[in-house]
Amino acid sequence: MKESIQEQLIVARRNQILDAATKVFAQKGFHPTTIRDIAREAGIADGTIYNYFENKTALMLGILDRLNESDQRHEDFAKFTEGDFRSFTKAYFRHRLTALKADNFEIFRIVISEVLVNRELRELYYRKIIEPTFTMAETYFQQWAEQHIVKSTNMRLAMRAISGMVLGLIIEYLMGDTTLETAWDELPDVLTDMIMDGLRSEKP
Amino acid sequence: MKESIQEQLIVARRNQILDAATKVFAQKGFHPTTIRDIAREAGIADGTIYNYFENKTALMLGILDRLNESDQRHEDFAKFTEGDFRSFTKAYFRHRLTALKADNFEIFRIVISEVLVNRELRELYYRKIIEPTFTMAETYFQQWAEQHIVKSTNMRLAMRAISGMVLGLIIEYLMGDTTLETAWDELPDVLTDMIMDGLRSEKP
Amino acid sequence: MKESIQEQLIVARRNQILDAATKVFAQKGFHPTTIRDIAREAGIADGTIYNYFENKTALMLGILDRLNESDQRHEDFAKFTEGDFRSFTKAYFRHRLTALKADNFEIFRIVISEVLVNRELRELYYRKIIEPTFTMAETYFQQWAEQHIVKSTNMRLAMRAISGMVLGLIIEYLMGDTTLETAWDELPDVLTDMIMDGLRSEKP
Amino acid sequence: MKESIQEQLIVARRNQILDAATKVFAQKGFHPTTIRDIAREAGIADGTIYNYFENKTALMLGILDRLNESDQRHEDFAKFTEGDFRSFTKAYFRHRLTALKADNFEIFRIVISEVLVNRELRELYYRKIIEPTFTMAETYFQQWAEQHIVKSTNMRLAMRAISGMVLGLIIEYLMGDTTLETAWDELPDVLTDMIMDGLRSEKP
DNA sequence: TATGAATGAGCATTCATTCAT
DNA sequence: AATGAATGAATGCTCATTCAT
Repeated sequence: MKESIQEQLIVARRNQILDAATKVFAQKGFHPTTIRDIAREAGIADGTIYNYFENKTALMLGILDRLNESDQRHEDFAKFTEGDFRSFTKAYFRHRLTALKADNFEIFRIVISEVLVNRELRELYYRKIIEPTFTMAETYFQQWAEQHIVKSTNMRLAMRAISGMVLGLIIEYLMGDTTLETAWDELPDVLTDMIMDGLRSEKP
Repeated sequence: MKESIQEQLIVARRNQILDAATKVFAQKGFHPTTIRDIAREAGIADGTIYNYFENKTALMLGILDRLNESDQRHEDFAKFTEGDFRSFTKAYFRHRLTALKADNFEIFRIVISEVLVNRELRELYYRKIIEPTFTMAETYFQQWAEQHIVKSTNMRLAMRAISGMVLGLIIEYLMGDTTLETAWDELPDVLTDMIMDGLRSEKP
Repeated sequence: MKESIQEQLIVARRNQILDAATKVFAQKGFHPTTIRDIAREAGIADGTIYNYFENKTALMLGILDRLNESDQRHEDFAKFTEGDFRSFTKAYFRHRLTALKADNFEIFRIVISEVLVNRELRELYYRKIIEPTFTMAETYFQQWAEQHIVKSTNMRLAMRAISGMVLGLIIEYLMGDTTLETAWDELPDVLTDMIMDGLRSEKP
Repeated sequence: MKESIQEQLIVARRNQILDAATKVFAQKGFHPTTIRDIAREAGIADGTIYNYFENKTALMLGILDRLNESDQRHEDFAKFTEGDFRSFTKAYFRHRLTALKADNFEIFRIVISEVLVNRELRELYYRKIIEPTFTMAETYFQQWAEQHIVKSTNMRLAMRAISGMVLGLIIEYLMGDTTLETAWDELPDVLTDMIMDGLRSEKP
């Protein structure tokens, strides 16, 4: 049991540090944040951080891991599937677009920025977050295609386009687009319609 | 006219420096690149750079400006409109997705990463690149909606979704997605079909 | 007697630590070695070391002490005196030059380096190792001088020259001199001849 | 010409830095000295040092080089050879033992300490200082041996023993031996006699 | 007595920027 | 205008040492 307590302490301390890092990174960005900033925010000594993380980059890895975990927790694709294709799609967009809304937007900005530019983070991000999502989604789409619910277009590209759309919208939001800021909550409906039936008017 | 020559020299020197900066940033990233790296690549002294650019960030601003200019040059929306809505859409995707393909991908990675995180760059990027695109596109869409060529959904969001999709796909590519790398050239067709008619099977 | 057992335990633990320190210092040097390195090598916790040694320097002091003790143990000058002056001299060189040869060379390198530079160590080294040697040797030389076995030159300087010669040869060896490495075992004879009769040819 | 001035400035600045480094190293030792200490002593900024030396170790290399150069300048073996073997030997000892005496003793302590422990320095020291000395000396000894001036013992070992003796005496001095401190100036005579004719009494 | 997590002072090195020439 | 030597603030990281458990 003692070992379990040890481990719990370690997990708790790691989270304490990651909480602090997330907060400060979100405020100041990755590069402008110093280890000292994080230590102060966490109320511990600089050196202590290095008992739990190898270096500054490892803090980003840790944050990514937690984003991923919380994602996995919420991301119960199964629950989407209860309804039809349309409800599924809408639920997906709602989930994706609102999950970050809360307070994750700013840290997401930092994460994306750093992930783009750091190979190690990039590979982790792709392997742990992007790839699993695609793999899971492929199963569903495959099945729907077989049931003639969706067109049998190039599914793998379509999936990537849809998830890319969400990512791109988030980035446009982060760029300061006020239209998106105002109408963010309408997105699930608009996107769902667009993805389901296209933009072309049926009776031109 | 001497002033004109002076100005030409200045422009030439600025471009020389921006060429060097673009090349080195694309190779090493923004933060890891030193002013000395750029000066060496340009074959000039460190200090000379500061005669043409206020600081390191101004180099990114300059690069952004040039990306924008070259964009404007190629981006002759008019030429898209010659055909119908479908050809327009496909042409748009082809233009957007292949423009960067050549050798701009790596610098685009750096630009996006830095833009996300630097308010000054972000505002410039939004004002000079994103916003004008939206404004211009809005005109066209408005017109098509009136002609009942496209559905009169929330156009402003739809536009953002489409351009976001392109941005997101580029980022997914930059993250190392091999599927996209392989099938990049199929995207214009797939995306066009999806955007025009949606994914839902007409006869389920 | 319980105290005696206590003391034995303490001595045992101190030796365990000094063994580890000697090994790691010999491998990595004094400064590059961390307390953690030594603790790991000894199979104990970092903090435990501080129950037995005041600080890192005290470990060097401890190593010096043990070198000295083992020296004293082997260094039975009496046994040299059984023979004549020549055999004594040769035995001295052999003892001095081979004592370290085994595996002490590397730790000797570290010890000398640190002793040169650390006053506390230096004084201990001088007081416990160098000075006693000189004092003892002086007795013998004095006696041989009186017996007209050796010339009555400045004995105290001559003694220092001879022991300095040994020290200097060891350092030259440690510097990487391959000649010495190859012919190390010939040294006792060569040195003895030189010290006894000089280099000058008798019949030029 | 301008280039020559440039080079002179560089050499001057290097020497300014090495002077400062020598002084501070001699006072505080290598490890306890910070780059800032040296910069302050030299009256320049920390960063300037790195325009002239790659790192802290390079400063020691530079000091070694200068010691070597000044050695080469003074060390005119030829001048020794004018007299007979005895005068040569005595001159050698005098040169070796007094060259350092002035103010080089303390820096020599630091240099030896660091050289013992740093492979890069060690190899440089051996290659540039020790080896050339041995090579040069060998020539002379060879010649004297052929002229039956010196015994044809193992010259290479004898040479190493003699130079080792000098080195060892310096170290014993640096260890704080008061006898040596007092009688240092007598050493050339005592050592010469000992090396020429040995210690054994001729008429026991 | 043993532990090892926590501490935080300390330091080499980098690099954007300046400015005398 | 061009140079590039000089600057010095800034920071990630180490590690000897402490001390609560």
